[in-house]
Amino acid sequence: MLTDRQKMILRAIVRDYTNNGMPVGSKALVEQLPVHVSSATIRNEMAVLENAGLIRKTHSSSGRVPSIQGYRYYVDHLVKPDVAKTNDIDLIKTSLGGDFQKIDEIVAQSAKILSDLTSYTTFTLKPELKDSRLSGFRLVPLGNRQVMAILVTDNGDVENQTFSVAHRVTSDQLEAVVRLINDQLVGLPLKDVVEKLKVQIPAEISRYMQQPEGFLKIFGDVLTRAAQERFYVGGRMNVLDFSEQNDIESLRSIYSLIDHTDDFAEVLGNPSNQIQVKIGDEISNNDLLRNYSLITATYDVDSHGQGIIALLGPTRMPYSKMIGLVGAFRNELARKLIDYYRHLDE
Amino acid sequence: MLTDRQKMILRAIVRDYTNNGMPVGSKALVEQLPVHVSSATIRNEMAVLENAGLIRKTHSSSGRVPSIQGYRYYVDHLVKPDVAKTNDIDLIKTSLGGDFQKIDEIVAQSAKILSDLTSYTTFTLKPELKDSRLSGFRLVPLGNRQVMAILVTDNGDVENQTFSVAHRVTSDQLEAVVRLINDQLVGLPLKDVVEKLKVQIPAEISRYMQQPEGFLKIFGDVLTRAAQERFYVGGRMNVLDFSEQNDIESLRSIYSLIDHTDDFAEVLGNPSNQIQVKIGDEISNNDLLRNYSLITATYDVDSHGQGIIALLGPTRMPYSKMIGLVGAFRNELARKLIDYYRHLDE
DNA sequence: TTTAGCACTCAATTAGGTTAAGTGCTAAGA
DNA sequence: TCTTAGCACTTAACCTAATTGAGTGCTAAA
Repeated sequence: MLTDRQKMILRAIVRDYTNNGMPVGSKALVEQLPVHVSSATIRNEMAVLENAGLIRKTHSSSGRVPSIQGYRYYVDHLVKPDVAKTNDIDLIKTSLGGDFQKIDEIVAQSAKILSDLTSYTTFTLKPELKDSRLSGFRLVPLGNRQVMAILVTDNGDVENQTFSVAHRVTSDQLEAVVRLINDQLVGLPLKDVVEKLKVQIPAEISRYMQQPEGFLKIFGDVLTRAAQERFYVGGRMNVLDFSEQNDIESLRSIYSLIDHTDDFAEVLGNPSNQIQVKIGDEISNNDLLRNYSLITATYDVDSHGQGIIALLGPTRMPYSKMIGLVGAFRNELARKLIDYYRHLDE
Repeated sequence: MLTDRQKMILRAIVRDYTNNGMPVGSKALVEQLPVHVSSATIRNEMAVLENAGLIRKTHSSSGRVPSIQGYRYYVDHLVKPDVAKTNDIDLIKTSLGGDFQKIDEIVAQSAKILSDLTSYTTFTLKPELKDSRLSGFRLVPLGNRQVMAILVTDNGDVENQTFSVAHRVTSDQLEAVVRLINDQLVGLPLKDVVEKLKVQIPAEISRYMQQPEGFLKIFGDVLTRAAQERFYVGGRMNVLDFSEQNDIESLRSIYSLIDHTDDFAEVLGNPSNQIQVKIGDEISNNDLLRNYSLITATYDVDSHGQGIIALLGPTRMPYSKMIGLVGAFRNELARKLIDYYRHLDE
């Protein structure tokens, strides 16, 4: 258990280090702390904090930097989220104020805004789709032999894909297929649709088509895409600024992690509480992200589920500011989306 | 005018330097050249080449590296494109052999393959669309108030966008609009469509709709997107490997150049001959790309126009190998696309 | 025209010395 | 028991000088 003074010192060390990036010494602390003690006293306290594993030295006679556990303690017990600047809130409001045609546009734009605001790399997921249901399916002949398949969910999400059909397929056949799917599958959760697609449907569809495999594959693809959790990335290149740039190889790995959708969707995970901070190897068990922190926040869109926004920066980020920003952003985004759905449903 | 021996030396310097990245000295040259002269003789010849501006020293007593002009001379007069390895050709054939649903998929995949093959960053443009014509337009109601607009060109390109319409718009009205557009605009080159969209159409459309502005904007957006030259990028992150990595700031600029579609489409330009090499500031007049070279190649898809593939690497790239690869790739891609169109048209 | 020989240049590395920031410890004071 | 002044010690960072090695240009002779 730390004394109040020790907490104050730890807080000061984290603050100073996240601002200046240089190990913090006892003298510097004496000057910025409101207590009147000597540097020797601070040194004694620092020794205690070091024994507790909360701070460490970079070499035997250096100042101290927070350890992972130190950041952890700071974030869990000491940090006070900043109230976002009205400037920033205005910027968020303006950027989200535009006239969007799709949820995806809003969510993608969100990643961009948040990365501009923070100078870090950001991720956004739209409200989760796991329980969304199929609400419509269309096949639109485009001339030649091209057909567009369109799938709509009750969340307002739209997925589409064009494909070519065999010459002999008539538009009557296409309509029959559409009717079949709409009759049998609309209203079902997407995962049930995936299930039925494997057994029941192929049999029925073959009444109307000789070789339904190609078509079923397309439908499956669109379905998979609609059911897949995808996230948008903002400020990709910001990693360049805050990574310890010496190591090109690890930069590459980080990018490949980010771009390999499934893996990183896992990392973003399903945060339980509203704003959560993962530090260093808490993010994922490989130590690629040892010097990074991830702030994750959920946002609620009433009956339309819960989305995620996240922010990847260096472990030595100004947590209070960033947590404040993420919090403010989350609120604005939720408001915007609730508004969007309201307009759509009315 | 260079003597044969001077040409041989220049070629050897470029080859050695592009392979090893270190300035080439007279002794090293003596060892690898098939002529039996002393290093002093080579030095004399090197002095001639230096006076001609074809090679330069990095400091007063260093070996030589090719100058921009040296590379230029090498590429124009000395390089012999390698015959691509059968390995690589097989890889290209396999990767392009899949079952693609859209041209865009093929062209995007091409960028990826070529970047894997070369370890550089690559760009691909599909056969140019400037003269393509509108061949169809659809509006598909998706339920709620969402509608998908679909535009098809006679090149087989499909663009689509979903948008929301005002409550009171009926499907009769939508159909009237679709009929109007198909009657009036199908068969026209896209740029004429853009033109008519500004004057004639708004008047006519207002017979069916009270406030056509929103709708016209959507149609305009889709149209613009269909008419826009977009390119695909492969191996973005490869820049990390071959840029002189010290300079994060210039890395950022390069990425922002690449991602800012219009600017870079300009850079890719309209190469006149089939394979063209731009070196250093020949690429663009800012000196961001001073240490880069761009190999551009066109590919012909018969009546469906001409596309571009390009490859961005360091000035000190192995030109003979890369030119060979680009040439081979261009042929395979052209073949694939001709095949694709043939299937579509038949 | 070619070549051996030689003085010269410069980047890269190594070694040694200095400085400044910071620590831990001790012993004395409150 | 807590705090503090004082001091010896450690280390990274910086600077300087010396050494090495690859390579050059030039000269004079073959």
